[in-house]
Amino acid sequence: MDSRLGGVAVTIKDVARLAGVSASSVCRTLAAPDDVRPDTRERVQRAVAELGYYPNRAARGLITGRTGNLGLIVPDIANPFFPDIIKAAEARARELDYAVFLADTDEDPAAEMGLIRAMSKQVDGFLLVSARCSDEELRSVYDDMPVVVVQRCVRHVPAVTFDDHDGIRQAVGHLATLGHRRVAYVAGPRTSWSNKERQRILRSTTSAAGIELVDTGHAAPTLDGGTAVADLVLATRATAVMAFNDMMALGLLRRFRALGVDVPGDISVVGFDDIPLAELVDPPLTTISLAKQRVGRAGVDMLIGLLDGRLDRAPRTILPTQLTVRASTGPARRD
Amino acid sequence: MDSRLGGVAVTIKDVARLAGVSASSVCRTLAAPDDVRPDTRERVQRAVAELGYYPNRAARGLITGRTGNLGLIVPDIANPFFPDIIKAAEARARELDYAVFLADTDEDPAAEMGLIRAMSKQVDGFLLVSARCSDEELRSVYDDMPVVVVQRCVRHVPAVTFDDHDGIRQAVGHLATLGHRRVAYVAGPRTSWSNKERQRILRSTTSAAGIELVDTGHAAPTLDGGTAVADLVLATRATAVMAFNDMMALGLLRRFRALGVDVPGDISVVGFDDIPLAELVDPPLTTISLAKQRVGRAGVDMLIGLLDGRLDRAPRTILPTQLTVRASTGPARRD
DNA sequence: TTGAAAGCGGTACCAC
DNA sequence: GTGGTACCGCTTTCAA
Repeated sequence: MDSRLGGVAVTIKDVARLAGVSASSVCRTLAAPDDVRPDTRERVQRAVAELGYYPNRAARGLITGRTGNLGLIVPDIANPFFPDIIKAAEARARELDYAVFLADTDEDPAAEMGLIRAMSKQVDGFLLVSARCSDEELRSVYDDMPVVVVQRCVRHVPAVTFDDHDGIRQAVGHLATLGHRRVAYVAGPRTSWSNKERQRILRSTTSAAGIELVDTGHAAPTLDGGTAVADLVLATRATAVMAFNDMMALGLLRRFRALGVDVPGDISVVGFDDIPLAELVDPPLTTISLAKQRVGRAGVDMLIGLLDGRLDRAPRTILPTQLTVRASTGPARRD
Repeated sequence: MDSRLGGVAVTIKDVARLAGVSASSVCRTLAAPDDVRPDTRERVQRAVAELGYYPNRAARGLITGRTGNLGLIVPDIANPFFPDIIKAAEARARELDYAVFLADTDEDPAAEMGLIRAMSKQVDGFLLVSARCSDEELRSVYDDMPVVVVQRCVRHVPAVTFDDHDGIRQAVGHLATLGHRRVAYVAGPRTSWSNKERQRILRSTTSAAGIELVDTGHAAPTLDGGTAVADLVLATRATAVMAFNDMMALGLLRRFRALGVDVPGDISVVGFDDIPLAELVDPPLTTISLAKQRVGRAGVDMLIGLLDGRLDRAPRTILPTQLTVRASTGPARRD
């Protein structure tokens, strides 16, 4: 009763030999237990248990074209926004008996394509979260294998996105009510679809609310990125600032604190994502919450639906967003 | 000049056909370009480029026994301690032309073994960070394939660990200097080797410093875990508390704030890991910093050394730790 | 220097 | 119901 992973490497032949049957029967017992005679099944199952046999997925994939693996690619695991999505995706995949291969691109579009290429034959499909590569590239990947993009829209490519419009509308309304008339937007990566989207929505929403939107240019969507543009934000004399994501917003808070700038007294700060830290910092961050628990699950379900041929065309799922008001926003300061 | 991933699936045969050579020659051109005649090489390389051929690593692994993939398993990617390690490991692996397959076990020892099993034939070795499984299980995995454990010691298994003793000594000295005589320890998972280790070291170090160590029992190594034991900590009437890791320490801070308990006025808090958030919260957290940038790199180097047969026996690397004093620790309150 | 053939671990198909 | 055989994509002898 050796339950180790396989003493060196147990193959289907070892099982067949021990059970006194052919490899075909072992295979069949595993795939369709009802198609073999009970006593055969039992002998095989005993042998499998005894040897600790576990089929080689890579070899199986070679012939079936299915590996039982999903590729999950994110720009930056250090951004606490992604772990929630990742964990939900992994959990859902596990339920459906898929393994998840995860990779981090470090926000680098080139690394992204490299990883996709390296993984491509070892997974059945990809879940690309906030992919930074071009539409062209994305579509070319989709030509070859099932892909679901998260937080991005590309024609003909299945996608799970957030209804950014709703959250932004709430946030802008909130700021307008507090008397803000000049709001800065700290943009994220130029290559980020959601950054463009948020910027676009923000422009129309603020102008509708009679708010002037000031642009402070792009920065890395990280703590340091936020910290780096903080001075620029102050220079705009905006009374409130919205950041592309919470990490940037936290970076702003850090720098503001260092400068003795009071939040929200001197300036209000709004983030995006509602990462777990948002409520821990001082002051707790007002931010736009996304249904991130659901996105991982929805993405995996869509991907596997695609694999199973249950879905055709390019399905779309849109998940809700909502403003969560905390202490980092307050009445506009009077100049 | 189709640079897509492979129009459906480019195999070595397609390349061979287009180049007018045999599959063997294609293979040889890729593996040892000098072993083929220049004109053959050129024809093959042109065909490879034209078709966007990329060898199927899984198929290759089947015969060579090497997949070019490394498995990286961590208990919880949502704990900001791990992303730094992961990113360093990925970067180093990429340099050495390996891909990393990452998985999160959700702190579940059973999931850990399941993942290892699912991945085992698809990777050349494992980097197991803070593995929660038993020594037995770990050794049985190591029987089958190269493994490097991080933040854990198991006889005969290669390991990269932190010199916890040094950091703890500094922390205890720091607290002693501040007049603390009664310190609580909030333990992490029962299955965590480093928790046991830290607890052990803490016991001897505090007793040597004339400090009474109070145990508050185990909790999940997360924000919520820390929050959950905060009341218990206060009940011990300790003037300082050390947590198994920063996430737990942040959980304590959160609850203390909710209760109106002043840190460090009423109680000092010390964490472990020095995650990026530690300095962002209020008050910034005093914590024991680990050389985490180095650990991912060292782990990968050791693992690949093992794979290449450059290392034998069970190598050990021990990385430094150091107390980082911030505002969450102060003089002991007088009772 | 090159190509044919065998085989890695599995699965699918087809006789029996 | 079962076993033989071919083959997935690739590498590695081994002869030519």
